[in-house]
Amino acid sequence: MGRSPSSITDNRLKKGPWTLEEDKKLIDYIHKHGKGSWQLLPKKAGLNRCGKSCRLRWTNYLRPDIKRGNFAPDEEQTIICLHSLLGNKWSTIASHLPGRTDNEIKNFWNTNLRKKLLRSGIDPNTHQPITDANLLLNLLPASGVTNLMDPWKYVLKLQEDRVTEFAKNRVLQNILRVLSTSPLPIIDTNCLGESHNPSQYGELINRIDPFQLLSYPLLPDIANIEALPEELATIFNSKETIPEILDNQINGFGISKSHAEYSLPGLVSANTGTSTANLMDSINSMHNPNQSPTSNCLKTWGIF
DNA sequence: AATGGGAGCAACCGCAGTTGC
DNA sequence: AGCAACTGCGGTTGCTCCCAT
Repeated sequence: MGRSPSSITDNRLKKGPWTLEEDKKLIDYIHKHGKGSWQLLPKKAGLNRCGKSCRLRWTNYLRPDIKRGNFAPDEEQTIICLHSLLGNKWSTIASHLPGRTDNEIKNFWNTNLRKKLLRSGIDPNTHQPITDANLLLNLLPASGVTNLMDPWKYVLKLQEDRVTEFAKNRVLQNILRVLSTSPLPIIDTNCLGESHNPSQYGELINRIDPFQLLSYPLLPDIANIEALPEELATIFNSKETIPEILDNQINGFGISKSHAEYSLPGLVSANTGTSTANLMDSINSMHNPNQSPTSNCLKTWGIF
């Protein structure tokens, strides 16, 4: 085990970017003789490279079955799903994406998908909502929010790609989650300033910390909630705690369960052992407006 | 036009696992 | 069983290009 003496770097061997001539030598050799031993290949092919460098160049770039170009939306979705299940197992993830290499997927994740998830308030490592308030504040500029006086712009910000569409649903569902399970969190006015602009929801906006909303998991099985804004105003003007209110009024929302009965799954649980197919089905259903209980509500509210 | 910073990506490094003697 | 050789993988680096100032 461990590194072999022969793999210790030889300074006489070339490093760095490959030239066209080197590529041609490697391709020609493999076409004629197959891959065989990577250790012996460079010498036989007339390349002043180590075997490892040749293998990497072939598998990541020169292989004829490599798919080039941008990742398709369904490929993005597959990567996110598989990453939530497998973590940084890039080679395993790559095995589910024909023509894509582990290196390419890893780069795409680090430069693109990871940032998308962060902008959406989702921790790319755990695939759960970010709960660290400092981290969320740091993400504001990346989310296009320049006015810290109105943090709702961050939470409710629209972005058109699938990842953020996913997060938007979460935000509204989390509002309902807050209503159903906990006393209202209060905005820290020292952090956010005193003059943030109340929206059409008046006191409601002033009394919920939108960052905290992101920390709750999804609330499933909500139906017929179009009338919720008015109901919310009533609730927030009352002196009852939210659990008490819900015990008394939740049927008025058309929600059939008591708040105590909600057992909420995470957005995408990391490393749960769930099959990829099930996970994909689950996420697809969330992307489908016909199956999303929040879609009509979002429009009715005029938020999204 | 110059330049500084960030994004994207190819390639390298080093560790761990596997194979074969 | 033990060791060296070989392979695979994930993290990291550094180069190039592009864009904003």
